[in-house]
Amino acid sequence: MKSVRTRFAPSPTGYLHLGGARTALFNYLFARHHGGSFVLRIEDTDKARSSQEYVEAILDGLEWLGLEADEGPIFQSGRDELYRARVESLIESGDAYYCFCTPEELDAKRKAAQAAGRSSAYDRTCRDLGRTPRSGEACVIRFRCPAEGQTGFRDLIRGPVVFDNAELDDLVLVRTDGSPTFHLVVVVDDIELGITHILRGEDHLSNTPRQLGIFKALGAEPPVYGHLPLIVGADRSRLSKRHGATSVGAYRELGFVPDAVVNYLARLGWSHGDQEIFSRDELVECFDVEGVNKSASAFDMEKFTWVNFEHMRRMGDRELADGSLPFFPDDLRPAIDPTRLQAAIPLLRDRAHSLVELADQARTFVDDDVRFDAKAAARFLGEEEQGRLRALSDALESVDPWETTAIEPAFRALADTLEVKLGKLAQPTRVALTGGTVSPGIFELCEALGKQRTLDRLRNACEQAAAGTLPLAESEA
RNA sequence: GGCCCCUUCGUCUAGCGGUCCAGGACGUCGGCCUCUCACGCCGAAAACACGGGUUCGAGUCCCGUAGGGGUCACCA
Repeated sequence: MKSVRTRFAPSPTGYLHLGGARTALFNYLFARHHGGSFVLRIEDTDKARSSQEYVEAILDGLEWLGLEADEGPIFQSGRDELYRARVESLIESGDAYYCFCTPEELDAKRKAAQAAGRSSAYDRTCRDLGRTPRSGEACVIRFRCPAEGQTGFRDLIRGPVVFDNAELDDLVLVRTDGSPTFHLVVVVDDIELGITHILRGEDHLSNTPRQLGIFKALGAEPPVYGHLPLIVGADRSRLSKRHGATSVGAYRELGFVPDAVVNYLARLGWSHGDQEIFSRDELVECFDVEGVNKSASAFDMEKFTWVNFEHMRRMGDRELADGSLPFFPDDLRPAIDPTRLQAAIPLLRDRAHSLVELADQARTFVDDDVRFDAKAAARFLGEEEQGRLRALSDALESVDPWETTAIEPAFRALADTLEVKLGKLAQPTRVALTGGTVSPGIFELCEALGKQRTLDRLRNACEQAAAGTLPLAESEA
């Protein structure tokens, strides 16, 4: 058996979206699982709609996801000779012909056909003209599609699929301007690159019999196809802008980590028993077209967020610290001490569902400019609390070593002495240290902050609260 | 509209004729834990689209119906 070769062939007419990313992923996994190779091909035959910007966006997206290709990117724009040679052989064998119908004529015929309820397929006016163009005469080249019989194939995911050839169209292979179209270049390149398996979106299902015809006319053995169910929005319609973010880059900016995106996308339309969380290696190990579903799957932000959370908690401190760095405010980032940030990660890991949240929660650990939430200060930094906090800072003064095991007893002893519940001490402390009412455990917080910072913040907050000069956080817009 | 594809809890899914009065996960709702918020733990509600067959027996096979989706370009 030939070794497996798959490909991902996006057209650079937009950013890498979730559907494309999943198609790339499945081809990647299939190739890796079978020890084969994965080729990246850029389908930029539509010069008007393709752009370098999108090429780079797609390349970036794939790199970020870690879906590196073994070959490519191969750009179709540089391979005209290849396509021309194949078309000539098709003309020669009679499998392709010149068509002189103008776009206006075709358009009119289509409309008339639709109005009359007939098939709007090309009426094959020029099919048997047997004419070659006079010099300078405008024409396209069409594929001579078998008019009778059936074209069927065994889909890797759907099983046997059959189309009546009568339903197929004599599609255009070469445009008036001499440029090759999608159907032609796809087939030629899949032959040239020796592609053995193609996993693509279900929207290509009806293209497959047409392309199979071209393979046959070219005397080439076609690859095996598998058509993936589409990803749809919560309303079950095709995923689009109105469903919110659809580009991979958007999720990167939302603080999703690549492994989580890969995991979630893999599980959308594919499963392996009851397992939900997969590492990259596990995916390569377990991936199998048997596990691919047939029906469209709805993108669910809630579950995606949970998957991200699960991956984040499996990441190392260093990795998370580095990953969260881009999500701090620009003016703060240069001042961040990596060691302090990293020390905060263990306290935050089970609290953040995204890198954005992580950076937000880590801020108080790396930024000594504490800003107070007005409501929190009003409620927890009154005179009574200030007294307790002064007593606390005195008590903490003698704590040694500065570890939770020593800090906690100090808190509890003071609470006993003051005859208050721990909460009456802990919550004001939290506000004094962080400016807000939400944070990791208070003892861990103190330890991570260090003795000096803890005492400084405690005393500062008391002074400022007493003087009515607490710097307030800007209220949420 | 023609053709093609699809149909298990709100969502992702397990199930490949009996072990399914349908299992897991997200989400939701209770509860526990608790210095706040999380995490964790325990528990609950929640689905085989419908109708015919085949079979001793169907979520699982077949055929219809309904619903959803895709596609019908000199776009890919």
